Amino acid sequence: MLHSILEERLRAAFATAFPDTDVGEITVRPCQNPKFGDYQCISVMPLAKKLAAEGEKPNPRPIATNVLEALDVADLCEKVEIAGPGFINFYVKVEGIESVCKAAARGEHLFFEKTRKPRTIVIDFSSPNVAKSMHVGHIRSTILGDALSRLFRLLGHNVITDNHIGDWGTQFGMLLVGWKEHLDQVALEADPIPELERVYKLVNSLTKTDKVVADRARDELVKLQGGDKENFGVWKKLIALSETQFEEMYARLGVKFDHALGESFYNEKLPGIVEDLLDTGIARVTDGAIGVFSDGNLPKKQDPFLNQKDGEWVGIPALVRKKDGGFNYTTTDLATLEHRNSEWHPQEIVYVTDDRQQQHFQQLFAAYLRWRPETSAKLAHVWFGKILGDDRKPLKTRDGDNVKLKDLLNEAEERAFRIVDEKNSELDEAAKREIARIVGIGAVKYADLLPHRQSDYVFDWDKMLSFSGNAAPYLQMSYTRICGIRRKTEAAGHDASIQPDLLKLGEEAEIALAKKLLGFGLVLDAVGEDYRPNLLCNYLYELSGLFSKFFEQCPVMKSEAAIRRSRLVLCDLTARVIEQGLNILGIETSEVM
RNA sequence: GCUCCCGUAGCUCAGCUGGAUAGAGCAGCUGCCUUCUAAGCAGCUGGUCGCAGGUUCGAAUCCUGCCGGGAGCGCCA
Repeated sequence: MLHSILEERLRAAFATAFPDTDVGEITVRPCQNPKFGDYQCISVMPLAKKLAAEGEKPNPRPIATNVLEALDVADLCEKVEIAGPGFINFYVKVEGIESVCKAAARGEHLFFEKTRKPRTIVIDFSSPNVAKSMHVGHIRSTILGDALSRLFRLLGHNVITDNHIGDWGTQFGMLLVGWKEHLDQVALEADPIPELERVYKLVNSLTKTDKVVADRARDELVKLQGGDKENFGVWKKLIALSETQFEEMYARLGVKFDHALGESFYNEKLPGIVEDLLDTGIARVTDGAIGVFSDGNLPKKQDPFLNQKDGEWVGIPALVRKKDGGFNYTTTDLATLEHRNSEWHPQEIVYVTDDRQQQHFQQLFAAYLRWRPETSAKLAHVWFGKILGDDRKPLKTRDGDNVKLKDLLNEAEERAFRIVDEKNSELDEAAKREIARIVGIGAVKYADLLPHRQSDYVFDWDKMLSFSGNAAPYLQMSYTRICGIRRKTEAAGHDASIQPDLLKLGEEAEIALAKKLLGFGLVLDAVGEDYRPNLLCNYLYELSGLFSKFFEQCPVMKSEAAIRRSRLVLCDLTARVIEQGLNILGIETSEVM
């Protein structure tokens, strides 16, 4: 890739001119302002600071001059300039861009390189609960986690996705009472999850006022935990009903998991873990419960097991066993980490959850590293913000319930259908439905991935489906337009096959588009580095914008043969990058819209 | 009280981790369809980057202190 070649050459030049420098700190990156060239190096200024003698003013420009004398990039660049306080600006030759594009057109790459150091990466995301509807709270985790999984796989890593389903816990006591005493069989058969939610809510509210019901729920839970045959059977049934729902949702979202090891998978391991933590002194008894406390090895401010209240530092333990003998989610999560490490030996384990769990994961990781100090895997909590409604409060239905994922996806497709129907009424019903599906689901996903993952965002149908501006349909349409060009060119009797060597960049819009294509790989690396797909969204939007300009200014079909063949190559590359980029985001494309 | 996050155009948000003159979309005006999908393109208008200091060649970005908003803080997950 052009960028990495320039970087290598520049590093070599630095090594020649200043043998003591750490060339790893020398980087080349695309210019944000085309006025200063195509690529730039800003590393000379900080370097000059280091090289300057004590008390002496750093002087970057002479350093840059010396480096340029040792640099040979005449084959790739029109010129290389030193500018401002010590920027090195590269103006690349069009032939250099063309040659990278031709290689891509020949199928040698798609403007990115697979990693040279493949890692095994476990990604934990989605985590819905049994007997409950998937809702807005699962959207970001599911969509973000899936996008990251797709990216890391594409970059050549060994990705293991694991859905940590909530299939165990106190709620099953109430569900069992509900199942046995309040279930409406007809409703259950018609649509099981809402009926399960109904009886759960019913029993839950009864327990608040009726001690008898509360005791029954506890008894049923104890029986389940004790392996009671009947309750175990009901529990299995609840899981099976829920799995049907999960599969339906994941199929609509195009999300797949390698594993779905729920909380219950780790049940038997929990007592042993708590004993181990007690034996090693990592955990101790507190008010009848058992918890992991601070070991005092961190500064108080950074210690996840401490908090300041009224001027005094108090311990915030991560409880691993409740007073009543039940286990907490920290215990399950420790068991999960242990299993993932021993089973899969990953270099990295990624948790995709909401921002409220930051403290939990800090405690979890700290506790685990104390328990298993030999751990070498990178433990990452990739957290994200809330989805808000118009009122800027967490998105809810009018009744104050969570918005169900199913309803949300239905509405997305329905709204998309109305637009497709209006814009493209001549298509048959099935085609319109399919386009509406791709557009509707794509719009929801893109709206979720576009903001910085850590910020809250306001859910806005009109915005995500407005079909103008930075939204999925605009990107999908760019792809569709390219398909249209290819189709019409062929229909007009021209040869629309791709001949890589016929690529010749002339117009400004062509060169700008091609340059943007070259930046694809850098963006993918940046997304992986910080787990931030929004960088890819921005890139694809800019790429589509440059394509639109090209589309306006550079006719393909009506140009003379040589130009037509060249532009077809550029179109094809653009379509492939958009398709690949959207694919990473889990968004489909359509040849017709 | 403590920890984390946020505060950028009228609105919704980016801003590549310290780079050159802070960018989009929406909203509001102005042009462009007998021409590959106008679901588009070109242009105009719009900014004390919450406030005040500091660090340096250079700050929306880093450090400190305020102001304002959100989340979390012992047996839920």
